[in-house]
Amino acid sequence: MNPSIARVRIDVPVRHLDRDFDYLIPEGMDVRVGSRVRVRFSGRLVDAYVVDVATEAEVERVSPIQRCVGGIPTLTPATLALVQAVAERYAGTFWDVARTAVPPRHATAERAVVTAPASTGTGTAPTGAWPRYSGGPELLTTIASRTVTRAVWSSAPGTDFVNEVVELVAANPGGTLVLVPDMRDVRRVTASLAPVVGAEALSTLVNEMGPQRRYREFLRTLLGSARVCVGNRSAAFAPVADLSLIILWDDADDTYCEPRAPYWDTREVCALRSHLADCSLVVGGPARSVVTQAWVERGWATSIVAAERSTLRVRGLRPEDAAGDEAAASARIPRRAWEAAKEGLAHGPVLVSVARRGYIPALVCQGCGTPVQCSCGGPLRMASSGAVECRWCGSTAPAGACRVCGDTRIRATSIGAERTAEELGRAFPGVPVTFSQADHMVERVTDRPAIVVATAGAEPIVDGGFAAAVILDAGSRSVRLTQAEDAVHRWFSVSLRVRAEAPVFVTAPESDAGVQALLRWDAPWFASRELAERESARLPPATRLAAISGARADIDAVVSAITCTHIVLGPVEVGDAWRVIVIAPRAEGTAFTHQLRHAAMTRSAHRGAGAIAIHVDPRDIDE
DNA sequence: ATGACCAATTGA
DNA sequence: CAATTGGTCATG
Repeated sequence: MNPSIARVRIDVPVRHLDRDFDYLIPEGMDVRVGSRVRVRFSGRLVDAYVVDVATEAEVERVSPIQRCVGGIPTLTPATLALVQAVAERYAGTFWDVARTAVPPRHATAERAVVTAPASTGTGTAPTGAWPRYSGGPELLTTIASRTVTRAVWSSAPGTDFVNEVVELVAANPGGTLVLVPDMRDVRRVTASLAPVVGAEALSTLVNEMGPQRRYREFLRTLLGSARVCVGNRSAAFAPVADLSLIILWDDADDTYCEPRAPYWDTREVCALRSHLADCSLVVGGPARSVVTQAWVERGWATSIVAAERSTLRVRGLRPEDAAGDEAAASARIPRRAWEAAKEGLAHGPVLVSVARRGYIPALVCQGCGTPVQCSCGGPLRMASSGAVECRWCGSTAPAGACRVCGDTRIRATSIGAERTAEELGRAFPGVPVTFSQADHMVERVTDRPAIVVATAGAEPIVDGGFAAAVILDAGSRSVRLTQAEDAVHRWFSVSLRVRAEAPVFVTAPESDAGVQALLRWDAPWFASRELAERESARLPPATRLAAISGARADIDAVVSAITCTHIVLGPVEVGDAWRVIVIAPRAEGTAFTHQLRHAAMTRSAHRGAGAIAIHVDPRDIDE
């Protein structure tokens, strides 16, 4: 007998209705798991997805499905499982995840795609990128044999990730998903892949697309006419047919964090998907993120690094540099940095990397300039009264001696990147100065001498590479959870854009572990040290952390329902709401997020309960 | 959320 | 005693 009951999830903005409801499938209506439907719920018409079918309803009275939207079930069983896993992992709702996993239907696009013939196209496979890595050729063999593997790679000096990606895609016999941070990378990867796999076999899924094009590309992916999908953040859910490999480039990039609830992270979505779909996952980056290093150290992924040494002439601040150079000790540019820039300008463009625009307020140690932290690991703020307070736990008597130099004095400072860069530009009259930043990115520059000032992640590309790089604000640390990791990530990203044997000047002490990592071109070593620090500070990825904000009564109700091992920091007042941070051991992570989700559902059913926001494992705890 | 429903509260 | 308000409950 045909199933006549559909179990659906409805799109309503209340947490406690995030459960199955049974509806009758009317005679002749083609409704399957994954179908998008319209149902009457509590008197009104709402959107829903069919998540299961059955022959018998769980309740006596079931109302019929009103309408089936579109001819094709768009939420495939694999994506459905992923959506549910992500909702569970981030203590979020099914629909908050499903909304980004499946783009809105577009009838015109549907008609065009369903009638178009499928195509196959294969060109010649390129070679040469992976032999530069130890374990590289073996990775290609593993991928080619369709053996499931998880690997993380740190770029070899002077390489362009596009080549590594193209070779992996060419080697993979099944469907491939390629995720990159931004549109520029999507264009570059697509342009290089088109001659290899054929333009017809490629689909592009990016957030910035219009509804029609986006739905068309989604359907081409779903129906298997495109066997390779290239996209950014939310393409992590793309229903690639016969998926056997996910490639994630530059997982440390912040654009991989979904800005809307439940604030999932593409890197984590990929890990879940690789597990659920039993497909390979290869994550690459200029350096090594602490999270992927944790994967390696846990034995879940293998580490792939450069087989060769870097020939870059990396130079940091040395104690002797300060002598006779007052600028080195202040916020201005040290003499050695000018020299590196000058040397580079004789041969080509010079990349000047700045942390970010504007001025960043921070509290630092008076002795050595290291940002001060609370004993709980949180950032400190100075109130207008001059009192120092922790932004995480609210403690007003934090700090103690600086963990670097032992000094107990604190000073407030601000970091001005832009002015320093302009100063550098003025110092070389007649040399053109270009600015590149995230919202106004310069994609490519010529190889003529120029000063190119770029913020993190917005470094332009030059054929042949930059003739030198100067990394400013390297010593300045933000209050971010991942500050040290971010800084080193920027140094490696910049260094990747520089020609062999060219000078790279970093405005951080050469004794600094990050500079040592850059000198030795050993990002995993640095990530491993950072991971050890996170472990002792009980921070992710060593633990599972949830930042919960809302009204105090709502927060209290949710936090008091947690029964697994946990610690609570706060609450602290953030704007007109309150926030607590709850940390649980990683081993109890599943129970922790499950309890959080359950508690939030229960609370939401109460009269007078307000909305609460739950951020699980945020990359940063914002103000 | 939103409407249904029951109960305690208030007004003529 | 009816109208009003406030809280609980279910929504298929």
